[in-house]
Amino acid sequence: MRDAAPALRVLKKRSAFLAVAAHRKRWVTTAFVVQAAPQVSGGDGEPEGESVPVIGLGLTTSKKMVGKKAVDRNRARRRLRALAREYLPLWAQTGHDYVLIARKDALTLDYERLKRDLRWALGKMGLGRD
RNA sequence: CCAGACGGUCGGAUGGUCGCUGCCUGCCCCUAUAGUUAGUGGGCAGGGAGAGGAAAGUCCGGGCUCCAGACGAAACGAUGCCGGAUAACGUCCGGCGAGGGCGACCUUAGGGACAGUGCCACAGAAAACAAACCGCUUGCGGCCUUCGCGUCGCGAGUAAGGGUGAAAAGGUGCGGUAAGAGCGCACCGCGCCCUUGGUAACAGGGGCGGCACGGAAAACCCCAUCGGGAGCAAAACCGCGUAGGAACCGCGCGUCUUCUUGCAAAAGAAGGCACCGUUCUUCGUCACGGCAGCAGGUUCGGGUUGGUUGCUUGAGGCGUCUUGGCAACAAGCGUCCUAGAUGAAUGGCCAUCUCUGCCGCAAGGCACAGACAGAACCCGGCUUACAGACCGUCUGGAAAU
RNA sequence: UCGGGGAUCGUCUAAUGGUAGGACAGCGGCCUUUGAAGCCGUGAAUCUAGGUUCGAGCCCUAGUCCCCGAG
Repeated sequence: MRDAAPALRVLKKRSAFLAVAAHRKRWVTTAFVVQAAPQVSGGDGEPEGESVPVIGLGLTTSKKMVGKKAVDRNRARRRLRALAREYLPLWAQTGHDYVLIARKDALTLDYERLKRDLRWALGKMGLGRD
């Protein structure tokens, strides 16, 4: 155990989502889109006294990308949340915010496939941790 | 057994593992306190709970919250056989009328067309105070190698027949007649009156009329009943923060009487009449307020963030329960607590079991919970979507006895 | 959450309750050496399901989809 497990913090404000999107760093897989941006220290971030490194997580499931049924959007969001909670603290660099945008295939693809895609996307963006 | 009608119930289960959101208990920290203790604070551990029959569409009705001074009328909207249930309803129950089905049963916006206005295209002679195109009958006059039951013209009568149309002004039969006609009669229909049953819608019976009354109100409309507006992003509190603005429009300083002060001008008080303002689109009556630099309207500028409450115990669910009622339902008794999120939890992955579907003669194999679908203040309904399973009552048919 | 509007040939757009019309595009022909333009002809539609009516694009009810507005 090199350092303490990073804490997950949920993005709650529209401005935070827009800030991540404006950074224009993203990678697309069949089931989802990953957007990432370094956290702004001074802004609405947590105080610096935080001992544990922080990873920000935001989820987007739109009617346009996933489907018009609320059941499908809920399912896609929950699968992506489970994926992110399990593997982002292991694989992603701390001090960044990540936004996952679900696509239609997030409903049907294997969980193992989602895992590989997430790791691959993080590596391609240069934000992976061995 | 086959076909069908109606009503109801359910709509995966068990386990492992990693997580999420409230609640309860215990411990630790923080804050307050001298302390006991307290907390709307934070963390950890344990326990227990965690989407639906439609959560959906947002089509009705309420509760609740805020806004508005009261009432009435108009306007607008909704409903529309009768009775009942209900907090209320456009819902439900029971009945009536009409229509459909062999039947169980199903469907039904079903008030008013002498209060009024308008419509009924095309076709047809005529489409609503009826009407004479072809016909039918007949009077008068003319015509003739044919004097007829012929033919032509003018007039009168006629709604039986033809033809048009969705609809042609009661239907069928008999009488009647020059031919016909509710012209007369019988039955049916229609209208009015009386009467019996029924709370009523309505149904049965009797009499009279002699056809007068076409359709359509899901055309406008009339009548009756109901409805103030907005919606939990309502609303309240705490904290932070901005501003206590600017421009334009509109309105307004009244008048009379009495009293007091005063020589007077004038000032003050009370009352009346105007005027202005206050509820919802308008109007009216009443009430309240005002006699002043301020209440009103429009536009611009600024701002529109965080937390707590509202927030889940309620017109609540369940019962081979009791009583009343045909029923909807009501009353009583017993019992249970059963989601409260807010960038929004109720999940991810795996295994087993049945159920289902497909392939196969079969053993078996494959897909593997597969339908519709996710709470957002809460209830009662309606409507729409739905794989499959089960239960009950009844109808028609077949077979057996 | 609340409110408003709409759906007609492939596209745009008309139609007092009475034969669904027009333009562009398409297809065929004429003209031309060929094409364009022009001329002639031709196919093609009322969002869905019920109801009222003799008759519905129009009226009523329910549903589907789309657009707009307010907070």
